[in-house]
Amino acid sequence: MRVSRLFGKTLREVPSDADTISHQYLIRAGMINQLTSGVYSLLPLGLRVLVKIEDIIRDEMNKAGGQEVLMPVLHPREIWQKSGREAGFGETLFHLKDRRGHDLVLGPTHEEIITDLVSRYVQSYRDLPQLLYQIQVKLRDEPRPRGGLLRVREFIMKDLYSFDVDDQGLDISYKKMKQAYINLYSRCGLPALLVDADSGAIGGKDSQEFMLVANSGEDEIIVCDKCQHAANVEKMVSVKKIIAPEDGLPMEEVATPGLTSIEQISKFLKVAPDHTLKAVLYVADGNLVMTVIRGDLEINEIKLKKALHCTELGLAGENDLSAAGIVAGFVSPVRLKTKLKIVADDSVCVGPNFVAGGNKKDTHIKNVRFQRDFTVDVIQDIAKARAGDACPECGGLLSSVRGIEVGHIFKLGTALSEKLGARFLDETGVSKPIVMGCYGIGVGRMLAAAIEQNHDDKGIIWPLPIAPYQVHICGLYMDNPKVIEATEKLYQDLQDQGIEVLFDDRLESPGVKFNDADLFGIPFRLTVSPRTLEGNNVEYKRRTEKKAQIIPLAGLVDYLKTQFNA
RNA sequence: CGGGGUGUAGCGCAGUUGGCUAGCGCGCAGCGUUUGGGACGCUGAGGUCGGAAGUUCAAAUCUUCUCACCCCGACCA
Repeated sequence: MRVSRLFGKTLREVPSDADTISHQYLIRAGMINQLTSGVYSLLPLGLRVLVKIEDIIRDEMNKAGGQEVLMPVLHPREIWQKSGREAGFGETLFHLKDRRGHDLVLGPTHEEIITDLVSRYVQSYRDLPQLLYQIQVKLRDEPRPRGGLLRVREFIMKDLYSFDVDDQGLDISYKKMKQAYINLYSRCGLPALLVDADSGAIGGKDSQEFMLVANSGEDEIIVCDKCQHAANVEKMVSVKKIIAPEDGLPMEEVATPGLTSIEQISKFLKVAPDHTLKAVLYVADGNLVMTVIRGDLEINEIKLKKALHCTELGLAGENDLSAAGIVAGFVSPVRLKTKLKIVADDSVCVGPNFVAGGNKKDTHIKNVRFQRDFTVDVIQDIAKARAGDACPECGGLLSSVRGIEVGHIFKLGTALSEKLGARFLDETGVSKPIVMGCYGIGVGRMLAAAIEQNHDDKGIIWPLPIAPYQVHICGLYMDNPKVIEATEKLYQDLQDQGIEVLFDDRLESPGVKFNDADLFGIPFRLTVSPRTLEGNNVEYKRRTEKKAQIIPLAGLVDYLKTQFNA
C-alpha cells in the first residue's frame, strides 16, 4: 500500500475527546473513526490489524476442533424470554419492533441462538461433543462506553460454545479452549494473564479471564508472587489477618460526637481499625440490607451480591437510611431497632472485643462480641482481597496489577440447555440436557489493548504478528529519480516475496515521514534516500529500537526474513 | 441513572461586560523556495457558532427548553 493512496489521515494533535492512549493513537493514525458513542468505523489500517487477530483466533479455534458458523444479529425476543436472561441483561439489550409489530432484540451474545440451533441437530450422544464458533458483531447498550475501542456498544467478538454429554466432557472442552486461548494470545505477541473470575450475569460454574496487563486496565488483578495464583479482585478469596481472641468484657457506651469514620473512631478511642466493626447498608433488589465487616477491611460488592442472590445492588442513600430509622454514621448490628437482613464477613466472628456503632447519634459501643451482642443472617467471605494479603493457595504475598479483560471462558453447565430444551439421548436411551461451555474474545478490545501495552510517546509499536504491515518503506526526497527508482523496485521486490509493505511515497519532509512512521508503529522501517543509495544501502530500523543501521540493498530480503523469525 | 465537563471550519483552540465583514494554529488547494525528526513565503477554498424558541435596534455572547459527546461511579469481551 502506498501512503499517498491510503484512506485515512494522520493527525498531529490529540483529539480532545480521547484521553486513553490507544484511543488517541488509533484516531491519530487514522485507524478508526467514531460515528456515535461507543460505535466506530475501522479504517483500512485498523481493519488489517483486526483481520490479523481474527485469522490467528480462527486458526486456533479450528485446530482445537471448532467449526465456524455465522448466526444472526436479529433475534426474536421470545427466545430471550424463554431462556430467562432478558431481565438479567436489562437495559443493555437493544430492542426493536419489525413492521408487523414483532419484538426483536439485537444479539448481545449468542448462547440462546446456538443452543436453539444445536437442539435442532443434536439428538444423540453420538452427535456430541461439538465446538461451534463464530466471529461476529455483538450489540450491547452499555451504560457507559469508554476509552475508544476498549468498551463499545457494537463490537466484534469471537464466541465459541461447547456441547458435551457430561461434566467430564465439558472439562475436556474447557481445557482445549483454555490451551487454544493461551496459544492465540501468545501468537499475537500479547501474552495474557489467566485469572480466576466471577462468572457474572452469564452465570455458570468455573470461569476464568484472560487479561492483558496495562496500567489503563479497568480490572484489578490480585497475583501471588510465589505460586502465580491470580484472580480478579472480584473473585479472589480474602485471607484475613488473624486477631488474637480476648476475654469478654461488658459492653460500654462511649460518646463519640461527630465521629463517623473508622479512622476517626480508631484514633479517638485509641484502638486499631481491626478492633472495630464497620456496618454498611445496601439496597439489594429494593430491600435494605446491612453488611458487617471488620474495620480494616472493605466490602467486595460482587461477593455480597452472590451472598444475597440479588441482581441489583447499590449503596443505600441517606433517604433509605432515615426511612428505616437508622442513624447514618453510627450504624451497627448491635441494639438495632429496625428489622433488617444482616450479612457479615467471616472476619467478625472471631477475635477481640470490637468497637461498633451505637445506633444513636454520637455514640459508639465498646466490647462488642459476635453472638453475645448481635447475630447475623448470613456469614461468609464478603471482603475485598488486597495487595499485601496472604495468598489463599500457598500463603505467599499477593500483589495487585491492572489488566484489560480480553477473553473470558465459562463452564455453563445445563441451565440454558434445560430451559431451551437442548437434550440428547444417552447410550441407555435416557434423555439428558446437553452440558455447555462458552468462550469469548473481544477482538476490537484486543486491538486496543495491544496498543495500551505496546506504545511509546511517538506512537504505536505493533507486535509483528498483528501489525497492519510488516515493513514500512520511507522514501526521502521522492522527487529524486534515483530514489523513485530504488524505492519502487524495493516495494515490488518485497511484495513479490510475500512481505506486506506500506510504502511512504509522498513528497513530504523527512520529519513528517518519520513521525508518521512512528505513529503507525510498523515493526520494520526501511529508509531510502540519495545518501543511502550512494553506497547501495538502505537504513534499517526496528520500531522497538532507537538506533538505525545501514545495510546493503543486496540481500535485504533475506536479511528481513531472518529478522521476522528472530 | 447520579455527579462533573464540553459543543465555534476536517483537527486543536480563541472570541462569551450583547456591537463592525466570526478569528488563530494545524491540515487542505495553487505557485515558488526548501527538506535526514512535524520547513518557509505568497495566494486561496472552507462556518446552519450543536438545535429550537425567546429577549433585543442588534445574539456565538443573555434566558428557557432540547440534543450530542467526553470524564468519574454501578456493568462486561
